[in-house]
Amino acid sequence: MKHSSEKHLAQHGIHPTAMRLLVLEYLLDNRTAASLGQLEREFYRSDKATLYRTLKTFEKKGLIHGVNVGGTTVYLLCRENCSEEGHFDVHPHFFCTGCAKTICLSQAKMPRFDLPEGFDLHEVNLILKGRCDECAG
Amino acid sequence: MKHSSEKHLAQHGIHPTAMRLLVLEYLLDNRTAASLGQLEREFYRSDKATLYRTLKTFEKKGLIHGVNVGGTTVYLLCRENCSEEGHFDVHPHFFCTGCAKTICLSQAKMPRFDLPEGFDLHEVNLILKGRCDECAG
DNA sequence: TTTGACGATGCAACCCGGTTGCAAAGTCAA
DNA sequence: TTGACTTTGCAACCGGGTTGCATCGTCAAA
Ligand SMILES: [Mn+2]
Ligand SMILES: [Mn+2]
Ligand SMILES: [Zn+2]
Ligand SMILES: [Zn+2]
Repeated sequence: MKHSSEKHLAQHGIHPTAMRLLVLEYLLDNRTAASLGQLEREFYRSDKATLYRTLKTFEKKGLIHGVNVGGTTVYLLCRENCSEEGHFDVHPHFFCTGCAKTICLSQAKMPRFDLPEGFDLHEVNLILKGRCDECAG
Repeated sequence: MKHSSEKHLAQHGIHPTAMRLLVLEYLLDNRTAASLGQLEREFYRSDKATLYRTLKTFEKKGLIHGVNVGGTTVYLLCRENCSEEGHFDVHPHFFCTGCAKTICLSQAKMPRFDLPEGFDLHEVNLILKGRCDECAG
């Protein structure tokens, strides 16, 4: 359904090129996080730099957000009204050590934190690691 | 106070070499996290691989624990009875984007998390980012 | 229709943190 | 003194990420 992903890009002010549509549709289909490396493997005829810039563009425009999972960054579709102005879908992420998939825990509440006096909090990075329902048991 | 750091190493079953004592004392003095890169700069006449193995040995023996802060790993002294058996001083860490220092938030309680049914939690990684009291204001 | 500006792409090279193989040097006890 | 075992130094490597630069495609002004 190319038309809907074109709209998706347009809504975030991203010019819809072939590559961008492919990457977006890949993210939409898989419903799981993707790293630059995964995209390289998936779109092996494309170039690493192009994929890299595609991700960076998507992220800047508020279409996806990156999560650093022990060394590599994976990217997930934003769930709220993220835009160039900023990302507002702050939530924990779960990384399965079995299948290496990362999923958003959108429903989980981000806990409050008490910092020492004078400290200024800008960002919270919360990664839970373990095994997903398919890999556990 | 070389004698006390020698004991410190001995308590964790680590043979006290010159390099190990230097690294441990550096960690004790600075009371802040150190990355491999920082150690390389501090002990520029030593070798990267040696420092790397020193950190790995310390970590395995429960003397320090590593925290991944956006791409690089920093190491901090353990606060509890960590040993080869495992690390038990699980707590959030604060990374200051001003001075790039990482500190343990030992006093902060690790929050509980509700995972979806069937998920198995092994590890929680919680990094707060912002500005410390010296860099804020 | 031609031209030129501008953004997107491909390619190659680079950076940097981390990691490993291997040989040399050190330690220590038989 | 010898030999086993550990620690160190050096060099090379790895993988993820990033950038400079030339080329290509698109589109609108001339
Ligand atoms: Mn977002
Ligand atoms: Mn510990
Ligand atoms: Zn899994
Ligand atoms: Zn600071």
